[in-house]
Amino acid sequence: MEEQQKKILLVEDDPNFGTVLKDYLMMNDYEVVHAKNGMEGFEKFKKDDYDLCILDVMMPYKDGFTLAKEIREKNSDIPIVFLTAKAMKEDVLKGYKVGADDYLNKPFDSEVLLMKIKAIMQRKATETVADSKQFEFKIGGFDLNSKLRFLKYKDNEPVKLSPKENELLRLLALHENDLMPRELALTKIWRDDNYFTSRSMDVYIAKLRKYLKVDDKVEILNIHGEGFRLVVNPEQ
Amino acid sequence: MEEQQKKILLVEDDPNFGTVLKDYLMMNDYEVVHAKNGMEGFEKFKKDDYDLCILDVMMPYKDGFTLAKEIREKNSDIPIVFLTAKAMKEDVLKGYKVGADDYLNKPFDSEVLLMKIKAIMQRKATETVADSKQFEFKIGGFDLNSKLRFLKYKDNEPVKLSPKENELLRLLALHENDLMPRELALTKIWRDDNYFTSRSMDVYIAKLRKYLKVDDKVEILNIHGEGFRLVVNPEQ
DNA sequence: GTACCATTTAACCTTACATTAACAAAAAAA
DNA sequence: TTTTTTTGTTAATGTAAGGTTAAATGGTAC
Repeated sequence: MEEQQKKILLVEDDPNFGTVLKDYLMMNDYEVVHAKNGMEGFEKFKKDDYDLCILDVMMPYKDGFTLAKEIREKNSDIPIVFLTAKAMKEDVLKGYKVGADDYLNKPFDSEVLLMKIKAIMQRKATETVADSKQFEFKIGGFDLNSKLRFLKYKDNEPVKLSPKENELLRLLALHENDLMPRELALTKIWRDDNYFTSRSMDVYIAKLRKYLKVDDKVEILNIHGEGFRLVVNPEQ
Repeated sequence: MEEQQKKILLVEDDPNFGTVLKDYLMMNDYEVVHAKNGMEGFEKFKKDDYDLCILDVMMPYKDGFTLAKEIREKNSDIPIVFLTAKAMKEDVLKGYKVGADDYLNKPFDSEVLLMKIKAIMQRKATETVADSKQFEFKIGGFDLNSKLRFLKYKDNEPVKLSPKENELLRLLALHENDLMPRELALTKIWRDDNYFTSRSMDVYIAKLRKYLKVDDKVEILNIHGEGFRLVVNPEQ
């Protein structure tokens, strides 16, 4: 079977560069919609379904990060690649926190871009099976069923989880033993990152800790200023 | 697709040599902005994003090293190449302190310069978010995980590190057994080099020494007036 | 309406972090 | 040598982030 053409939303204000990039991607069998600025980009995004967004970071009126945030509010799973002239760490981090799948510093090698796109599509393709459709987790002595929203410890009665509790624990479980950045949870679950959503998340962390207390091998650690880490300690 | 043009900031006070070099680079498909002195160089640097800086060391008013330091305070990652009249040892050391990526002795072969630029660009281009981050280090009996910010000695409980402790130890580890100049840490981590940040760094060195005390093969030595050296002694 | 639930906001407290101060010790300079 | 500079170390300070509980909000079902 012929593979379905993947659809890319390209938001790039530089008309020359944008056109060249669009043509190049189309030559490589992608369907490309080119928006000339953030506003137009968001309109086009809402009107159709895409497999990937490529956003220029520096654009007048609405920069790439802001656009990404809006896109994420609509669809928390779509892969986003940022194009940036800056190699600055802050930017890299900021993008990462919005949930960037990759980063390209302009200027970049077109071959590199293609490979990255391919890799992301690949990853998302397998991730769909593995990650976004993964609803059952073993966390130490716990079983989390995030489709039915319950958490069971061994043979105890299952505990019902609220939607937010559930999503947060699931996100932590997906990152088990690794850093789960604050901003990731805030953008993915709360779809907004501000003081109050952040505090709200802390409240939920406290709730989850209470549930997890029955198994002393399982704990949620904080990495100050970064995020949380769900760790499962091996048997003592 | 045609490769995107790379942007170079060239700071060179000699008008003849500067113009010739600029033309030569432009002939080789680089976009070049030529500043005639350090002051102008810094202004131009702030106004735009560059992929590389080429700085003459000897310039009136503001020399290349001072300029490099200012540039580093704004962007700790941008590659810097120094042009020096001769291979003075002090100069090499000085450049090393501000994190020079390369050195060229005037007069130099223009082919060599091109090759070096290409190599640096190449290195930076393949440095994506993922692989540029080297997070795990073995330091004697220690394991440093600078993503999760902890330091573990053998099977002991991991010790949590603060962001500054973490970055400093990471920088020391990157220079293991070699000099890690004070100035480098100050410009890269503190992004400022003055009496107070310097004292602050000393405080952090003391903290790290305390952590590292459990392994007597590992120590942080001071090189008076120069910086620190993380040494790992072989088994006795 | 009110009873119920999830979620947010508030309040208060604790911990974490970076900086600065202070003084001692070591090294270099005079 | 004496003096000055640099470094070692501990403690004090101020601020920000996180932990936790309770109350307020807001939506939904009854």
